[in-house]
Amino acid sequence: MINWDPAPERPLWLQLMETLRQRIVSGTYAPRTKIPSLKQITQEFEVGLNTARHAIDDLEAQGYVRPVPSLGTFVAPAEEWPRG
Amino acid sequence: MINWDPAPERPLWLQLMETLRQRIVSGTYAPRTKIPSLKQITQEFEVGLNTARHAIDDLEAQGYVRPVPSLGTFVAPAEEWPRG
DNA sequence: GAGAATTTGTACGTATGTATG
DNA sequence: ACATACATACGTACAAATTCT
Repeated sequence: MINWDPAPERPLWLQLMETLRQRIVSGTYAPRTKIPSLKQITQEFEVGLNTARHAIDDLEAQGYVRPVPSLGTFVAPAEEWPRG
Repeated sequence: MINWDPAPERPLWLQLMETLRQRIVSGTYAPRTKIPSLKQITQEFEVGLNTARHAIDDLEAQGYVRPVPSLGTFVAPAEEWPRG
């Protein structure tokens, strides 16, 4: 059955991932620096913890960030980013 | 789920992922067939839904399975598996 | 050294949406 | 009409390691 619905909204976690990724590639979050904590992300973007975590997990899988337990999540060197 | 590991308790989701992966590579779950649903997995292994999902997400990232909404999760063709 | 706060990781709970059979 | 099944989304709690007071 064809889905006749108009374009559904992209998932929250995907929108959040793209926003954070944009801040990385634009330099707002510089390589080797710490990005906001999961808690801060939930507060700034008003999303749940799992949603924020989903976005970060995806960014990690893409090679943009590297979470370090107890310390924070850091922007990976640009050499580790995709197609770079 | 029973923790089969001694001292350095590995995460439940990781143990579950390895168990399911073993069933795939051993042929218990054959390529292009459907593996048990998330709900069935939670019941057989006595884990939470998120834990089962984490294991499946990892298997998907590795290329062993492909979840299809509304239908189920299917074993990928062996050609798509790692190092093969 | 003790204790509190922070931060990621793990784990479970619950509800809703959407598509399929 | 109903059950199944994956996806999304919020909530809660505890563990381990680090940092700060």
